[in-house]
Amino acid sequence: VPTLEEIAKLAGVSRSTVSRVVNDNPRGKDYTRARVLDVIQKANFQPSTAARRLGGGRSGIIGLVIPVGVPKLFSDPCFPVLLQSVSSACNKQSMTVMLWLAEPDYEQRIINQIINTDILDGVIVSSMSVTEPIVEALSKSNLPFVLIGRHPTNNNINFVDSDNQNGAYNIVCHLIKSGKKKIGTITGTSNMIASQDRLEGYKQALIEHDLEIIPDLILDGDFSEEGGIECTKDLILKDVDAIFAASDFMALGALKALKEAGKQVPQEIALVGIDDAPLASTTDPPLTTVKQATDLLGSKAVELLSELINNKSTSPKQIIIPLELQMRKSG
Amino acid sequence: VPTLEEIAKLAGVSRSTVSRVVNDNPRGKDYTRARVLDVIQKANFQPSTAARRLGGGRSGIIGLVIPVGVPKLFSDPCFPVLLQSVSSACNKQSMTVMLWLAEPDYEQRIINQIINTDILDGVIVSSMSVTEPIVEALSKSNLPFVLIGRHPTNNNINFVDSDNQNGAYNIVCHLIKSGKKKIGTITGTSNMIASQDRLEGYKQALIEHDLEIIPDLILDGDFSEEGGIECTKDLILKDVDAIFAASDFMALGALKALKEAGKQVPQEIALVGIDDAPLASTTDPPLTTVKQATDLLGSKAVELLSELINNKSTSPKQIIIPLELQMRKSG
DNA sequence: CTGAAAGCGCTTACAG
DNA sequence: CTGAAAGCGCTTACAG
Repeated sequence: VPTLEEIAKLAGVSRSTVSRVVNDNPRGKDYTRARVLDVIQKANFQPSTAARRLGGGRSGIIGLVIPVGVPKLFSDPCFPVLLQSVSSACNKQSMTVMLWLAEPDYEQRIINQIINTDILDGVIVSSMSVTEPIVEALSKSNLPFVLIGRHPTNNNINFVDSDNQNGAYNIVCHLIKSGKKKIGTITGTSNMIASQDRLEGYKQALIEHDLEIIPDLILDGDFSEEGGIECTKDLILKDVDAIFAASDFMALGALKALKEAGKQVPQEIALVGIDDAPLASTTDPPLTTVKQATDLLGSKAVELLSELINNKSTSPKQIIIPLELQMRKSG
Repeated sequence: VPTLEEIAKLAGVSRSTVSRVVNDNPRGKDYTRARVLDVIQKANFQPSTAARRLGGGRSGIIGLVIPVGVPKLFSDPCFPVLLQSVSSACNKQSMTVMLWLAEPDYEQRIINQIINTDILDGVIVSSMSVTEPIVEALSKSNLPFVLIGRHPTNNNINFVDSDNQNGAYNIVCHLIKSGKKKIGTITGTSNMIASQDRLEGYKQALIEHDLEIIPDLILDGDFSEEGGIECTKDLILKDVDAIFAASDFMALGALKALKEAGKQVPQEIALVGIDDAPLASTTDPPLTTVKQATDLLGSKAVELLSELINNKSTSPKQIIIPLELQMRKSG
């Protein structure tokens, strides 16, 4: 592997000049530049990222941290979309993504490594629960980072998030407008902010339409299909006429339970979800839901992080992406 | 973020001493060591990985490269198990895994980055197709690496692999012993070595039992469920009495097609798979298959890589993990 | 426009 | 057992 110094010798210029060429620094005669580029190509020179970072430059690598175990990573349908969009967006800017796998037990060590590795230009953290140690650590460091999912308390943090509350609000309003009066909800994992926001939207819709909020109709489904099934069994007993599941995955479970109980959807009990996961269009009946633009979440996060890295942005930026109603047959 | 130099000053020793303490170098008085450790802890010192690597030391980070698009990564049931086992094995040795996401278009740039980043102690590459550019690049570098999945031509490469050929051979023998005479096979993606090995095992079993190899009964299912369905429809028309699907996922498709055609499994047409994926035990009838120890594949790979990094191993090591027959009801 | 030089934060022989 | 010093491969002011 040739070094920059060797390239300099081969091209008959100084290291500084080679460095400038490599980094597209505008200073430099075109003639010299062309010659150096030629040598670089012939020698198949690749600058050492480690040395580059130590010297004060960019690595072109950003870290993606999804503080969630492997099983969950693979079972949640959002992550593939997110990974793909982050990855594509990075590639367009000639940046590379590294995904950090974190087992809960070792989290602190991994956090230290992410921050101190000194190799990352920036970090994107996804899948926030309310208290996420890595966020605190990142805040104290001076590594640029953006969150996917808003932070509940710290307003100085850059993030992109879906407008979960408004999405939930809109779809519950839709249920109310179609004549439903006793609407239950199956909530997501309770320590996740998205869950809390979606529940908030549900409550807001009820309140604005003078419907009572009945705690017994608010059940925790933990974002799992099984949770959807169990909560729905319970809600059927409580005689609801509609169910808002805080994810399509839970709605899928709900649908199974409704079918097993012989309930007509949406006539007897309407069912709506949130996310617009691929499965939503293939259920029977197809699921009315609210579309979350997960791909936008990823690409916006990269865009924002890139601005931070290049110092284009100073004051914290917070990007909220609206959700869109997807009318189908289930509610 | 304090540097090693600052720690040295605080502890009243030289940088060398701090470095030795940090790296568990046995040289050093216990008293001095304890004092330095104390300072390190109080200052929350974390050595810079980039500097560490540049200086000639270890980063404690290994790269995991799965040269496959995100959609496939998430659809193939093997990968979660693999990721989990690699991740756990690394954590046990205080190493961290970085997963490199590679979109096909940008592969060369990413390959360069993996190798030249100079931050990785070693690399594990999984999911090999016959020609994998990263393997060639890695061979030319002096970065330690191990393959998960054997390499078809280069014998100087360290790898761990399942004994795919033997596994396929055994399960096809089982089919033959139970009286089946016209056995079709649905093969995996043709440019993958595992596919080729499994096909080879199928052929070997037929040959050794004086059964004819009929090219018409060898169909490419591309490791997809859909492929399993289509190939099975075809094989039914060709009147086979047994099917060996080269993955459980394809076997699942095959089972669907068999059911739709009203075939009794295994009486009319027996069906066997390979992998022993979770789904294998829940189909109706449960799938007879051959168990692939994916978790072992991951942990052995880490173990081997760790040896390479620590120079314990010189001559190339190739670890073959046997597959075990899982008798169930489908064949 | 280009080069000499200092510096990034470590590790590791080499002396003592 | 410990320290002074060189070196890893870059970047970036600073001169010219």
